[in-house]
Amino acid sequence: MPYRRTPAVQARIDAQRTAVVEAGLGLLAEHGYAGCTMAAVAARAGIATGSVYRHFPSKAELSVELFRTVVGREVAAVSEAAGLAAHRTCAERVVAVIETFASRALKSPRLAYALLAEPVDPAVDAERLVFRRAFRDVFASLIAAGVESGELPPQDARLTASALVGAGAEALVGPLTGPLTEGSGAETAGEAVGPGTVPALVTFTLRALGVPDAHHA
Amino acid sequence: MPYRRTPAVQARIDAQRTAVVEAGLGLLAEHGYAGCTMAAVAARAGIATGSVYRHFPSKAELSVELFRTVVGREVAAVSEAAGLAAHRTCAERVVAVIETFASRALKSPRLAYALLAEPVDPAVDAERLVFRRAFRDVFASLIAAGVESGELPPQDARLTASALVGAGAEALVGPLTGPLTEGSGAETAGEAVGPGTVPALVTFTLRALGVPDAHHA
DNA sequence: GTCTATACGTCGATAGAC
DNA sequence: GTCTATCGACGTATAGAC
Repeated sequence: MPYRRTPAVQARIDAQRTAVVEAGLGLLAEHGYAGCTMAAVAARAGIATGSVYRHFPSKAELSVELFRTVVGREVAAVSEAAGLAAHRTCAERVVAVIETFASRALKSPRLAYALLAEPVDPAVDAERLVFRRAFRDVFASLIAAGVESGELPPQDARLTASALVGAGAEALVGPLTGPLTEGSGAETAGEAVGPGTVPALVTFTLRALGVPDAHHA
Repeated sequence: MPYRRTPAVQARIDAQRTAVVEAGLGLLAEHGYAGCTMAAVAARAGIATGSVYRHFPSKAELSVELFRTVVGREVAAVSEAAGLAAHRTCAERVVAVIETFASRALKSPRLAYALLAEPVDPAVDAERLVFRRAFRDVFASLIAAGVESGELPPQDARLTASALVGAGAEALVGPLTGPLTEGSGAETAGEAVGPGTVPALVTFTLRALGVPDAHHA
């Protein structure tokens, strides 16, 4: 008779895995990947260090899972923002995406820096490339629609989209790297970090898109 | 009498170190960091694998040295381009930098991808951040001058500069990742990869800067 | 699940400089 | 004779194939 995992045991294992991920997410938000040592994650999850390897074969895989989880939330938030602005112009939908992305990043600076630029592991780097392509495609379809309708001047939608993704990410890294004051309460005060960053980025975006009246400074 | 390294021996050691770096640069340009295994570098340099560790304590340190060497060349090329355009408008100087950077990247796609985006090692990632800040500062001073003189509309020069750095890098990653055809001869044919990429990027840049007449498409 | 291949980093041995 | 630079094979870890 082979060993069979009972539902109760399986549930406990699943709960433990969830606890590991939750612990990792918490540490990631507070101290970035630098704080996500296997020992720290295990301690916060209330298990032994070695037990983490029951769920993830390596630190790199855990890092990737945390990355995908958090960035998945951001994709959802951004998609929702684009959806809510569906009745507006293409440029305004792009702006809605940028504003949502940037303001959320600035509210969680340490987390945003970890996702955008913190040197971590080649596996996470590879995942960054994947998600950047995804964001690019979102922008590209919006821009292509704008060009199609004549709202935006003719342009290579993919290239503009790529450039906007890179611009948004890089523009945020600056304000994010300066104040790595983790307990500054910026997460709850809203917009305490880099005042004026979002409007400036919006202006940049509108101009780059070639919107005729870019008077949003 | 303690052992003293004679000049002849020292010269031989220095030459060997140079050979290692040269071998690494060649492999980097042909196959990216993926081709820069310690064994391959040693073989091309004509020494034993273990001897590489006489000059570099780890692969990461060698990777960083290669990165700094190549990017240093790019910084020099870009600086020269900015200098040659010193008599022109600020926007044109920014464009000169972008054009130089982008066209050089497109002529050596594999190398450019390795420097810009290839997942490698956290140490190289950290170096990327350093050099991006350097490029940002170059743009920032040009833009600040343009705003000062009234050539460009009022804006946060640092933020625009960061955004342009990110935009340029990200816009190139796309065209670079597709054709990783290394022996395609694109290095000598000039501009065989991503036709139209540079003009499109220039248009994007001019619009983003807020140049009044951005009719350069 | 096993087995092979690849690659980093180390080590004892050797040849040669001092 | 002593110390050192170099070699190349080995240990270990990991990823992929079968």
